[in-house]
Amino acid sequence: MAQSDTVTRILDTAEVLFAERGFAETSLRTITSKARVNLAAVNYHFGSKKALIQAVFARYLDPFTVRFHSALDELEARHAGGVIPLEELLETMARTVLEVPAEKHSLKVFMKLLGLAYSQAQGHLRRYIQEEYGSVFSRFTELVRKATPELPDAERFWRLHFVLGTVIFTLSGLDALRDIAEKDYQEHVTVRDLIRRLRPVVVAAMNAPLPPPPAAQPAKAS
Amino acid sequence: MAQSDTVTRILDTAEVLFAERGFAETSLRTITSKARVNLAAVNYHFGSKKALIQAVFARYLDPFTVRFHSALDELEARHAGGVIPLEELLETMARTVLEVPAEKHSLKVFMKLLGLAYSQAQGHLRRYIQEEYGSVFSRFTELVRKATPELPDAERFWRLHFVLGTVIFTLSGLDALRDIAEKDYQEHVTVRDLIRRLRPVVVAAMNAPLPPPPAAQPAKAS
DNA sequence: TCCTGCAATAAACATTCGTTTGAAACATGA
DNA sequence: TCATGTTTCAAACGAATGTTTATTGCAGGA
Repeated sequence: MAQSDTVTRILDTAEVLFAERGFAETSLRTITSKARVNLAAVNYHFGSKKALIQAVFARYLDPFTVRFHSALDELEARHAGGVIPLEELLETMARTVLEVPAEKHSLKVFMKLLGLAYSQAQGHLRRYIQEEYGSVFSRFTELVRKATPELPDAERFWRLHFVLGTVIFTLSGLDALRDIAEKDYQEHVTVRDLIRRLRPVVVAAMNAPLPPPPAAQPAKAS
Repeated sequence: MAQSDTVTRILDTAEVLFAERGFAETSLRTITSKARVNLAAVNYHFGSKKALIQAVFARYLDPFTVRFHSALDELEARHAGGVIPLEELLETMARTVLEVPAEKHSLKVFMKLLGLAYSQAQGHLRRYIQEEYGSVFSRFTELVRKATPELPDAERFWRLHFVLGTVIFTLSGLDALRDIAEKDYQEHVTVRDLIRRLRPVVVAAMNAPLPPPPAAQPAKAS
């Protein structure tokens, strides 16, 4: 099984280096030399550097979507026809996110990659993730809609992204933040600690009172 | 005033391109040709690409810190000795953030740059910002501490970063999110709209109930 | 045993990058 | 007007990048 070995060694090395330095800052030569494979192996097995980046994400997101879909199936069955409470939806998503990388990879790396996917230019990545995994996200947001009928659609849309920002930002910058927290508060924080801290904050954010309607602006074409 | 013209033209062009594509993905040739200045001008006026990146940030952050310090001065004077309510602190920060770029530059660009500063590798940038502007942030967090005495220090630390994540993530990805929101909800959202929406969410997040204490874990060295 | 197809390898390719150089153009003050 | 210091400019440098090529090694089936 020589092929599979080379492929996974490339993926294992690439995901760590990407998470540490970003995509543009990580050269194929750095990856291949650290993985102890030939430079041309990346282009041979994946086609291009872009395709390698997407493959790194697919290795996380494919099992995630499978598990998340079935977790939502089970949740819907349990509440047969009824509304699933917001807390359970968030809980299920958190559990799935924790489960998937735990098997083999690092949750920290996964979160770091997600953060990069959003902030780095890499237009092709955003497009790829949107097209490939947009549907599972749509299913989730539809369930959230049913769980929060009092929220206007636009307001829920923005709040979901506020929360997404909190999670991705915090978990993807975990290392740097942990260093500060450890120095100042002498406590070693794990990802699970953070999720425990995130839960009440996220719930409170989603349930916050509605903002006042926008002040009447001077009419202006836009 | 030929020099100053070249310098500002480089800065104006660089900040837009950096915000659009990231630092590593923007070459000096792209910047200088778009700014219609000679390629060598960057190294002549700034010394290096790294220094140019820092200069782009300094042009935003220098006036910001000046204004923020004096806004906090005024706030402290008004509450002479007493505690400044959390809402006022957040309000003051938001107002200052809105004020500074409004004069000349784009708030959107500034937020995008902040998001990049956090996520892109660019260790030198994080270090530079920390060393150069860490003190004003410390002053702010100290006031937040007085405003939220019921929060354990560590909890407040994390919640502040949760909120920071929300703001930076949302505002730095504003363009992409706005496109979706506009398509789905037929509403054109401005930065000010977003801040109006952010306020109750942020306040609710900071005032959320405390998380349960960590479950007793099996003893494990770590 | 020979053949076919896949995988690994070293080498080279063509760009692109940040930076440096040395001369030209320019402005300023004596 | 001349001398001086600063800014602009075209050109080149050396290093690093992603990708391609041609060759070699090696497996399993006819």
